[in-house]
Amino acid sequence: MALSFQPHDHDHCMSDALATAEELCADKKLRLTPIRKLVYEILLTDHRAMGAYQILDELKKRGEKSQPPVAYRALDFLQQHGFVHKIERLNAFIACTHPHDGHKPVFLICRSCDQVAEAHAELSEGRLGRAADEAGFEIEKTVVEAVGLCPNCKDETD
Amino acid sequence: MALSFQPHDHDHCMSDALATAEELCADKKLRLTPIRKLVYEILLTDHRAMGAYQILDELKKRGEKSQPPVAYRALDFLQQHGFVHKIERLNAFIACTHPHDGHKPVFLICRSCDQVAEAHAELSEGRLGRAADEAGFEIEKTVVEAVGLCPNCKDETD
DNA sequence: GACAAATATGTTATACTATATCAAAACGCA
DNA sequence: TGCGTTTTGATATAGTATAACATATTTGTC
Repeated sequence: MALSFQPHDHDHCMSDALATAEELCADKKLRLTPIRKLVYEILLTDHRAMGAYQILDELKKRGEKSQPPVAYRALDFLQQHGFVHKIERLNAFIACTHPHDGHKPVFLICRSCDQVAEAHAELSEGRLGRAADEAGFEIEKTVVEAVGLCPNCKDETD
Repeated sequence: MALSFQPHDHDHCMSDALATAEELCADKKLRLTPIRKLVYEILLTDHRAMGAYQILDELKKRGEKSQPPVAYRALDFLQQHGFVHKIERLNAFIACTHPHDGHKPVFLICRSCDQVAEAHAELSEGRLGRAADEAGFEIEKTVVEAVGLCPNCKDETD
């Protein structure tokens, strides 16, 4: 249930995430190709939700002359294996802070500064799970996004 | 916590919803103009999530020669006052089955038949609320969408 | 009823998000 | 080396949403 509206050692957090990704991919025989890795790095660097076309711009800045499908394909791969999540509310993507199997992320989206924090909560085990059970619905994936004010922006409006 | 993967008396449900909307708007001095009402009717009729351009097509079928902003503006109004919800995951809109103030809807989206059921669960009071509290985050709105298989589709795949 | 202010609609253009399709290249393995 | 699979390149196009500005309608006030 940790998250990141707070400052932190970002270099460390980024190199950590990359190393973990490399390991995980090696283990599972997944191909973390240069483009996929680059997209992941871009998302890790900014550490905030980015639209696909923003990512595309970054790719171009770094010398790739990429078209939309390139970004979307990399994002698909990264999402599919849990390295990146999509924030539906923003049509944007964000690097996962804890890439590991079967986790159910929850996002806190600040409507003022657009920062997104990733929290973890097994919502499908609580009220949501109960509601689904009652309906005979089988949950495979959950999209949980809370919109509001982050601690920093909340203080400013006081 | 009721919902609607089950068949139900649809005529009744639709006229009920319309009547309630008229009342609520009268109470609050809101203007449920012909176009807004028509869009709401369209959503109530199909009783499923529709894209803005699908709605636009329906408007045209009914004699309006509407451009996108017309639909989006009506949808904005309806959302703002709780008559319609947006399903972020589908970029689609659905009529609220229980229009009243301050409710926190939760959606169960069938990935097979695209039916959407609306459930109610005060998620922000449970684990999600705790996660937000820990982060000092102030929740204003929640987007909760579970993707999976509805009872009907689940049976078919057995 | 006549007016001004506020609200809603009409219309055109355009921005933003995402995918289909097919060709070419790179990789993984027998 | 050769073959099937996966990934990338490239073009075109589909789908979603809003900006901006003109016109009309409603509301409240005198």
